[in-house]
Amino acid sequence: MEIKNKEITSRDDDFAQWYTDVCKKAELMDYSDVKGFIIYRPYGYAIWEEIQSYLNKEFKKTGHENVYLPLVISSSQFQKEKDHVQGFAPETLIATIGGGQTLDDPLIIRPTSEVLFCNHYKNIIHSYRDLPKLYNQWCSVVRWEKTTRPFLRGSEFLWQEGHTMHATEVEAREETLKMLDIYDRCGKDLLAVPFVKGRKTEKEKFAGAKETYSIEALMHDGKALQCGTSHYFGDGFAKAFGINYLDKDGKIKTPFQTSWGVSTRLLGAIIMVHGDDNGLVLPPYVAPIQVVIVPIQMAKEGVLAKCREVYKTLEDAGIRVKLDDSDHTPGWKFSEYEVKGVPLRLEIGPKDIENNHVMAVRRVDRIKKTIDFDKLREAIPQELAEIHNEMYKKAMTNLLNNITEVHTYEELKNVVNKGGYAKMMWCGDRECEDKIKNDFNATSRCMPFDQIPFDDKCPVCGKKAKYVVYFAKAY
RNA sequence: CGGGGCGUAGCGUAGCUUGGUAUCGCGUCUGCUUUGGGAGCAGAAGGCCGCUGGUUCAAAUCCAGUCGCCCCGACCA
Repeated sequence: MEIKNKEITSRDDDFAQWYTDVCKKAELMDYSDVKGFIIYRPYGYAIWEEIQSYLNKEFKKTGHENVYLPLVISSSQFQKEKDHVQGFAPETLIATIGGGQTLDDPLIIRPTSEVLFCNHYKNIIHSYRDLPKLYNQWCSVVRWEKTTRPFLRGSEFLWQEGHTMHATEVEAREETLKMLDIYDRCGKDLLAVPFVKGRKTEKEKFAGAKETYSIEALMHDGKALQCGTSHYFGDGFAKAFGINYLDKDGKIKTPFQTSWGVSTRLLGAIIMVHGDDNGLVLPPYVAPIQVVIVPIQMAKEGVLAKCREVYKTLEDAGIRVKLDDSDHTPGWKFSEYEVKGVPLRLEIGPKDIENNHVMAVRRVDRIKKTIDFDKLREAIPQELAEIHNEMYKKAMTNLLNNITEVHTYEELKNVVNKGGYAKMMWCGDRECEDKIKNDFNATSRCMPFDQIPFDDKCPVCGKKAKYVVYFAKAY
């Protein structure tokens, strides 16, 4: 029996509308009265809080400290690093009036905080003893985007940005890759989202960075989504901002810098990787509600009492559980929690109580099974683990099935137009990237760490190929 | 910035061509019956028809302007 939610547009009919429907119907967000600035509703914000909680643990384990820097940058400071300014200036929001007076030095609402961190680091780094500095901040940033979509591209979005300073280049490079790896693991262990990872091309790297690395996911419609980045800055910013320290050998030196971030865009990835025509499908470890208990024939003697007992058992086992004892009908609740993507639903009615078990239904595939009451404490965490693995496997299969090696320009065209990653040998020239962008609206996503050549010429220009690179249409 | 679409009750909408008491569904409230896939019946409340101006005896409807949102492009960390 196929049960289909009629309030959500089918993914195959209109993927963009499906996405918007899910964002709204699952109560993740709402639009505000200013374009591009969304309201993160409690259910959506709770997912972000789970991500924060996971990452904060990882950041702290690796020696990072959380800080908070100001919302605004003076425009004179903002001008200091040339590439950086050129990259961000077109999309800054600038405050020009304060207290009714025109400001002499207008204030830029941070689009990212490199400048603020550099100015601060200049003040607090003087000696080799002050290094490394491993700071992270959770905040929102503003970038004046022309096209906006919930979670994927907003004028304001929430993120974390790590900014670190190191005595040596080697240490800074290690940091860059270490943080990329943490993001990769976050995808695997928390979000059940697999990535391709690697280094960005010159064209696609961050404004002011020496090297940018990224993790890239594949959405259900075949488009790529950049989910996190980690940048190695070298000493460029440090020199521009005059950050230096006195080393053990008595010489004045310039430190090496990194920055790295993930944003609420990850919510978009979760939605578009796992969601289906009945709504959101949340991976268990990031789900604000992991298990929902739906009582059947609530008015019947003993039903609610049993539900509460099960609730208590699961709560004690550390599971995020909700008992919905509202007076909606069970059918309504089934739909509601499916739209919201709750990984596991437990149905408890008179028949179950008689048989001493609950009926458990998985969101991801609607597979039903009964679980004895006295086995719940062990069985539910195990079930959640299985769901997580199942979802990761499914997403991984989809990713691998949609990476295609291409040898000719025609093949490249077919792959990126169909959706998915075209794995290609590339000469390294900017012109070839521009041509692909111009012809197919696809961009280079990243160059994987495993550079195993499979052809010797670039399919765009025919010149000698130097790099393995992924191309795809991207959000 | 270009193309398209849309602003009517908390939400979703009909009505607009051809001006004349504002339609329907969901939700909300009350009561009873229900409850294993978005319950049924009966009753009730709820409207500056985005905003401003114009035409008219009369505007949700026609005209002009304006504000905003969504989608698709272009642009873009």
